[in-house]
Amino acid sequence: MGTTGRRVGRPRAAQRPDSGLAVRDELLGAAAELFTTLGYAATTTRAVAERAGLRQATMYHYFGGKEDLLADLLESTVTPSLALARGLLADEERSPETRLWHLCRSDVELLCGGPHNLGGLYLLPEVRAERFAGFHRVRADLKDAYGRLLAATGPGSLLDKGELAVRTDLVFGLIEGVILVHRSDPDRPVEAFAAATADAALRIVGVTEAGA
Amino acid sequence: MGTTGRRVGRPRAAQRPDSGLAVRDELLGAAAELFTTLGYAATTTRAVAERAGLRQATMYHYFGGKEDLLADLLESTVTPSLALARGLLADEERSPETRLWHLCRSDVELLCGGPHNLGGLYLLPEVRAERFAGFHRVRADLKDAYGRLLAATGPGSLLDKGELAVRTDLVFGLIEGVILVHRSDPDRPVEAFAAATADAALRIVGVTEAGA
DNA sequence: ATTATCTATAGATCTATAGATAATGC
DNA sequence: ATTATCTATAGATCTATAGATAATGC
Repeated sequence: MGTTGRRVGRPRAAQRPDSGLAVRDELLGAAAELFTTLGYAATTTRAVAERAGLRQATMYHYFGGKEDLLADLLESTVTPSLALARGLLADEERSPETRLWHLCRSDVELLCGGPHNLGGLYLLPEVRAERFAGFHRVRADLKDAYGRLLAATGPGSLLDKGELAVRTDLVFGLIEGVILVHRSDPDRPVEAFAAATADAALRIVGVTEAGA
Repeated sequence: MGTTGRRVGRPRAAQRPDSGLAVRDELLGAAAELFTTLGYAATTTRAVAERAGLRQATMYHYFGGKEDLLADLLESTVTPSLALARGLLADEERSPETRLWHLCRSDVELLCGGPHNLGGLYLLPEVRAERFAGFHRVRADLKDAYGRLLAATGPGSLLDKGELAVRTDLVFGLIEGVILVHRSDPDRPVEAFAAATADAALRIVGVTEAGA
């Protein structure tokens, strides 16, 4: 019957209602919001900590530094996409066209949905650093899944290797480009837009009649 | 018969061969390279100035600060695109399909060509700031030109207003998304990729046979 | 006299660490 | 005793300004 809020450790200087989230997750959420709006370099450790209700130095109890926050966020956004893609690759029931369509739609929903504009993390220039190789590996695997599904479609099976690679890049570019569209107009209803983007992806591949 | 290099003013501390460019343009070039690789916030005024062969404080003789550099660069990248789009809108000789194709191809070449990855400037989170309203206005005009050309195409003329807006966003998103593709693979030959992207844009619009 | 540059620096950060403190748990 | 937090701060920046300097121009 412990009254909530009775926790071990020195009490916080600025008390706030308990969100129920783990402190680590509150820090990640604060970082996501600040990184996507202000940028990574412009976000201070103080801003992250205080948005999470802590003093600056306390952040170091949970993360080694700013870089760890970004690495964590990046991997957590791309990993669910890859899991879905793997599931779809293994699904022999449905046509490659249908599966590719679903992958596109889900990824758009993932990139544009959610409380903060998570996709915006992909746009940060810092993301290219070697430090985030883990993210890049997962992203490359995801792109590979796109390529396999695309090659299995009707029009895809007619393309040579080079042309297939270009179309994969274009489809993948369309999906990631959606982040920029979303950034200019964050209030657009995501669901319909995700479906329209998936339709467009299939048209890029060369599928004439798109259907779920 | 003045020997080059004999200029008014105190000599530079670090002498370098004369590039022939105006100092202002050297500063802009240095800023473009650093902003696109390191990001805006992570680029110091010292780094910009020294890459241009000057000491930090001397930059303030040419620009009011970092923001002015970015504002200048942003407008200088989008203005030529808009000029081209206006020319194509007025060109009654060629079909809307052909003109849209050319616009897409040229924009991809503009975004991905050039010495530094100029398109990368669009990805910077700082770009959204009110300070860069000039850039946003020009960009909105450019997108409007895309929308008009798209509406004039065969498939475009069959779409209702909402559907037209979505396709415009998707085509525009594909073109800007190319920046991300280019960032992952900067060595790809731009010319062929630009043409392939323009083909893909027309497929998104619904044009079945793409031709220049 | 004018100009383009320099050196020096005040003031404002920001990160990361050291070490104190105020809870609970046993 | 353990834990989560705090306060304080050293050291390292970074920006923007003040004012000196070393050329050319007249």
